[in-house]
Amino acid sequence: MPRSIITAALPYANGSIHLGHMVEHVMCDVFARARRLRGHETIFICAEDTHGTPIEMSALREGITPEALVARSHEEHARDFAGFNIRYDNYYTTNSDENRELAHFIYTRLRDAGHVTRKASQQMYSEPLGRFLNDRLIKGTCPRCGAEDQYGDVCEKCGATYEPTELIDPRDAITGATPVMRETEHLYVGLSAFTDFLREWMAEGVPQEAVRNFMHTWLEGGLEDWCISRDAPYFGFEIPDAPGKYFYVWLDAPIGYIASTRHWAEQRGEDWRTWWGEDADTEIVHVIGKDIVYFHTLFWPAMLRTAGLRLPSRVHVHGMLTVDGKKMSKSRGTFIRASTWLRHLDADYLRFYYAAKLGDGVEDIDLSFEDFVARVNADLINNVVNLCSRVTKFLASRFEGRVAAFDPAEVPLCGSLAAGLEEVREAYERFDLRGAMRRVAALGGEANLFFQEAAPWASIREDAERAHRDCSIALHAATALMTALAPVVPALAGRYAAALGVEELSWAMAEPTWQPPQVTGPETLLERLDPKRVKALLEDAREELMTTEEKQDGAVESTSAGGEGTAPAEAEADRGAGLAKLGEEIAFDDFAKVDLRIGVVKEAGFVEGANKLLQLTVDIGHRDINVFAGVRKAYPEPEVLVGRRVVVVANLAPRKMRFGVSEGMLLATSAEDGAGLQLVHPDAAAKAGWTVR
RNA sequence: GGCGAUGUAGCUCAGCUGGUUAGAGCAAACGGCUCAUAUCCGUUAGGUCCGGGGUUCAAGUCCCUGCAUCGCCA
Repeated sequence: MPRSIITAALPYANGSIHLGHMVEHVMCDVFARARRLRGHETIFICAEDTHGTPIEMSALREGITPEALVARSHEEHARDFAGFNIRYDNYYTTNSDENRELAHFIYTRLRDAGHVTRKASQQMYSEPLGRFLNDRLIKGTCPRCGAEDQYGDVCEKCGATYEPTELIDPRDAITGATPVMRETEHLYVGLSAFTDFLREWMAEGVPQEAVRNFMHTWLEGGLEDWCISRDAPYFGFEIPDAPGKYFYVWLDAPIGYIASTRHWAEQRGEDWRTWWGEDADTEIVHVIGKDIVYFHTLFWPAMLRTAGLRLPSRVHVHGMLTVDGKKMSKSRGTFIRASTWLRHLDADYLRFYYAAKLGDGVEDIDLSFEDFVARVNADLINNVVNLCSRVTKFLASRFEGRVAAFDPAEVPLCGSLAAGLEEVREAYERFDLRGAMRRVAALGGEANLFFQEAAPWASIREDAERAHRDCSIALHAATALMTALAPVVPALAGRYAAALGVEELSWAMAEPTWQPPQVTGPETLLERLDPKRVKALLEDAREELMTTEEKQDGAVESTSAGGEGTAPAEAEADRGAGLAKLGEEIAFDDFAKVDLRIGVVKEAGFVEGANKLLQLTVDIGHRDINVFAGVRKAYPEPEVLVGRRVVVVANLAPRKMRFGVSEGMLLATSAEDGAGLQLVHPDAAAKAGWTVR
């Protein structure tokens, strides 16, 4: 088998990693680990997807540069993935020199081959913003049903799709000004020239059958030109021969796969072309969600082909994640960040559950928490982990941790294992993780049955040798099973390996002839799941949603395969419920005494010995002040506050606290019971020191 | 609105090119073991295969149609 590259879709730098992303990254990680376990050279490549209007808008809202936003997000995402034991060979960024150069290179090839044309068109332009508006930056009244405040492409009320020019009373979504029409020129790639090529490529069986159906209808319908440019201002790469035009984020995002590989290769002194060159002996496997099939099966192969680069060998498409049968939703409280999960539960629980649910098809998978607890406890803990535990402990306590040799040919179980494990390896190769887990569970059943019937705890009294032999067979079974599971639950497998006195499991150890150096009765390998912990996770997730103000406005250009749902408007609760009572009336003069200012957070950190406070250094224009604020619960990672604008009571008498002097107070808000605590957050343009009235 | 996918026991899923009384695990009820993380083993019960039409000697499996859920519409 040639060496291979596996990629996961690049997460968009605008928003946190959530359980939807994890489906794909777990899948890739399992695949990569399974291949490495077999000794195939495999690199797992990913990167942060950093360009486009939503990033720019978020940065603007926070008052930081897009570069800073992207860098912060990159770090956060990398940390979340690491927490789930996703082992990339490189997690890079599309905002890199390598990517710019490669984007230029591929674009130039497309252009020189005559695939790029220029066309002028009329587009909506906002004068106050000084920019053209994409569909999500335009709001207006739906031309069909008359619903107000709808985006420029689709009405959320009646589902109508239209052009932004059809909106009644269009306004730009930021300033509310009425846009004007202005002419602009854009660059297009003529995709129809690739129709035959794509038909061939598809016929080679690159994507799954269901995906070929998608493609088939697109190809039959005729391919339109693809617009690859956007007008400045745009956070991205400027097009070399078109000043003021930038590459559309979807052009440079997939190129990030190559850029990341290149960065990795060059660090080890390798030439990236030995991986991505046309004649490279590599297998390139892309794993994506079904929402972005379009970009990976039409544009991407066309780009690679024209650039003379290696075409994907496989594009594997998976379904979207639902939680308790519904799209993940913030308002339902089922939107769960990766970081929130890790505060409560081991990564291996989720990795196993996903593996148990993921087949090789494109169906959606559902995370149902009741099922989750049942599955993990039954198929992982009771069936396999408990077997590992009972066998190692028995060997350690009765036979000094030594195993006896036996003849596998005399043991039917050994035959089942050998055949079964081969099926498991093949299932991994097909991305049929569910099939692999099913097979492991069945083998676990056989192994338990063997151990139960052999009953060494009874036979040891009259025939110690036989008991020893049976335990040794059972240990072989346990080891084989855990090795089969190792790609899915690497941390657990590592703990089991330690109980055998080895560093890491390998397929060689799953052979019946292999003998571990020293078996010890391990501590608990993995605890049974207590539903209470799941409940705590869900409560935390719900709470967290209320305390963060992560906006998804304008999140239109996203490579993220996560499938984050759009939250429907929350039903209005009884007016006033959960709110604190209104205060006593005061005179205007009382109010005027309070000098409220815009502050910009320069530093933020924990206060040693205080579990509610954060220490902040805030620039209030005239000077920097030190503030202790009781908002730690809402901001468990205080560094996210750096660069944010806040509202400060600037003329409050300094107050001495146990931890130092607090020179002001920050305005914050919450429900009466303290739920939803968050700092009041002025919008983009406000500068440090401005007064608030 | 158009295109595609999915819909099988309470839950999660197998059922290949149509062919005997539709399978597995979990959950439930009962029995056994005690090495093990209240684990393991055995027995029993449980289904108008989303609804409606059709093709066929024969359909969960093919065709048409309706419903529900999900994704895409550059």
